[in-house]
Amino acid sequence: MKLTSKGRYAVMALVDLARFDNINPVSLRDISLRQGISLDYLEQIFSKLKKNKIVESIRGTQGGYVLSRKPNEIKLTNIFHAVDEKVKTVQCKKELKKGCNGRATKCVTHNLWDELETHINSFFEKKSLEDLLKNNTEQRT
Amino acid sequence: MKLTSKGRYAVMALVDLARFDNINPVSLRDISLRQGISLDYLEQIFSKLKKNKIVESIRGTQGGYVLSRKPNEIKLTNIFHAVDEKVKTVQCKKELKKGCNGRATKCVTHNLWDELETHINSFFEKKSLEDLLKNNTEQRT
DNA sequence: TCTATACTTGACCATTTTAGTCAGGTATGT
DNA sequence: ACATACCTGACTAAAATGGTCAAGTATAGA
Ligand code: FES
Ligand code: FES
Repeated sequence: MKLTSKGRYAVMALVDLARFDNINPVSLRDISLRQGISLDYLEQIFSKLKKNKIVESIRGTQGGYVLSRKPNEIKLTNIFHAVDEKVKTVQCKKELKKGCNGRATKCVTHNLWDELETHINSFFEKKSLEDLLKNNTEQRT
Repeated sequence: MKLTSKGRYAVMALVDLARFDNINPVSLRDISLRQGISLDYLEQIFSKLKKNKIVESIRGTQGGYVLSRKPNEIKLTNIFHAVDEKVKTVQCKKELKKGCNGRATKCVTHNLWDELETHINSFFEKKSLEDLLKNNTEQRT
């Protein structure tokens, strides 16, 4: 079970954005430099964040991105959903009512993985960008 | 974040084993048929489980595998550790005191992922094979 | 108006990981 | 002896990952 860097970078970038967008929009170039993330890769990520109304873009010189909601209204769930970082613990397709390998019944561990998925997602539903900002401020003092 | 089938199969197989090893050892062939998992793949998995003292093997005709501890003494953590199904949320190497991309400092989200890792692992530390057996019995009645 | 900045889009790709298969072997109960 | 079943290591097709690259478009400021 590992977190992909797309999800990790998305959150890193948004924390950075949230810290610096008080007055002016923040360019991906700045985020790229501060966080050490490839600019091209960031562009892919922000394209998705924009489609999912997490951020808004301002084009042209002095342009950049701005959060489209307040930090406390942006949960990790929203971010992960936007960049397709999904938690997948079961093997079976839920919509088909089949088990793991196309079998008729659910496998013996199906419920366990379902519980696990819920357990992990509850973490993402609790944490908001604001929580991360606080946390980061505390560290610096 | 997804669970690999190696981890999933290991748990499936051990639940199966726990249910049927009351008297005789259980052959991988039987597990393979009951759970629909490739026999060759199971052999790889059980080789690791054996090295980590989760199961013991009995060779020859009528042979098979047996749990080496009681079901309530085998946690998911033990199983996952045995088959190298590890939870990895941070990008940086913990032993090196460097950040995400070889940088000097930890990235802004490092603590978050650490928390997440702990959160997930706590699930695996709580659940034992015995819990899964109970759960499964309840379902059948 | 020209130009630099910065967002936008889509194709492309090397590497790594996953989820196995295959081909042999060895031990042992009957 | 022989069938069963564990044991070992090499191998591999396919998918996912973690990006890069190229070619735009929009806009602020000189
Ligand atoms: S995970 Fe759903 S049936 Fe196996
Ligand atoms: S995850 Fe540890 S520094 Fe980024």
